[in-house]
Amino acid sequence: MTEHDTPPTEISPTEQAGRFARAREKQSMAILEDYVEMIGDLIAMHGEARVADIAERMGVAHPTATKAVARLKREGLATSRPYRGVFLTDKGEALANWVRVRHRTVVDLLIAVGVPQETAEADAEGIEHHVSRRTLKAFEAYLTDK
Amino acid sequence: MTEHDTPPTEISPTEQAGRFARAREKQSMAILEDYVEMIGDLIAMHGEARVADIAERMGVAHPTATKAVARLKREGLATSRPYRGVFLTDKGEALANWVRVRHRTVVDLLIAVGVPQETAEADAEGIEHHVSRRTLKAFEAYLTDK
DNA sequence: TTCGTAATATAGCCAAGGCTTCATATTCTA
DNA sequence: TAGAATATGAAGCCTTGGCTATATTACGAA
Ligand SMILES: [Mn+2]
Ligand SMILES: [Mn+2]
Ligand SMILES: [Mn+2]
Ligand SMILES: [Mn+2]
Repeated sequence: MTEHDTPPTEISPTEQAGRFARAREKQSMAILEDYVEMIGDLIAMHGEARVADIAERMGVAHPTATKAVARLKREGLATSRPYRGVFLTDKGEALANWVRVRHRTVVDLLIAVGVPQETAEADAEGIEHHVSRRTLKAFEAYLTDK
Repeated sequence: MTEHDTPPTEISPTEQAGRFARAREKQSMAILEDYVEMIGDLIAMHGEARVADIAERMGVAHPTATKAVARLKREGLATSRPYRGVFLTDKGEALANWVRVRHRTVVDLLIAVGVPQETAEADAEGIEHHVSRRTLKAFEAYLTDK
């Protein structure tokens, strides 16, 4: 009776704090991931990734995209020559590929459990960044022998 | 042959921009949702939600929690009397309940497709905020007649 | 009832990620 | 090849969500 109608499963403050901290952590990577994936896509599609196109497709003003690219450079994920477009470093390309695979797997999983395609595509854009390697493995396994 | 190895499905810049915009939108609600859920949980567990406990469980310094509570009040989701703890408005309570249900459904779905429980709990903390009503419905349906 | 401790509040700093506005460079076309 | 249109860059503003450090309030024990 010291037990009220307690919520979910009991969890220690420290553990719960850790979960929130990890979620914040993942979130801080989300923009990097989206930009890197986008840049890779644009290069694959048009042979180059121009800031204006990046901005348009990300739905932001171009100075915002410029800032993001600056951060990518700072983190060693991209390079850019003025008026010459943006390029991915090896590290950036590796990340882009990983992110692209994860994105697709998340969409596929959602569709597999009955989410309408368009909704799956939309929700995946946010969900993907919080899917850990372990969870991704589980998704892949499920899709394989479903 | 105008077709390179194009990424995912072709999508117009405007549509894609819309998806990113919606993801940003959802993200801006995430903190509100987590706090409201947490406050509801604390009240259920201890009869009150003190800023110190909120901060501890969210894994942030207490001024950060205070600021978040201020935003909740601004948005009509919570009230608080100085040195007296935090309370949810009807609107806040409704949101908390909705968020709690969604949280649980997301965890259950992850487990159902084979994600280890602990991983599911951790990833869900970030994923939940990007699960739309449509997707949630699909999750519920899947869990019901799986 | 006082007083030390713990909880809360307040002030002010920082980085990230949006924005607008304006300057400058490049490119394309006439 | 000049000039217009377009793309990029630079400056500076705003909000959010972190933080630390410092004041103030409330409370329980002596
Ligand atoms: Mn994304
Ligand atoms: Mn993506
Ligand atoms: Mn959450
Ligand atoms: Mn939650």
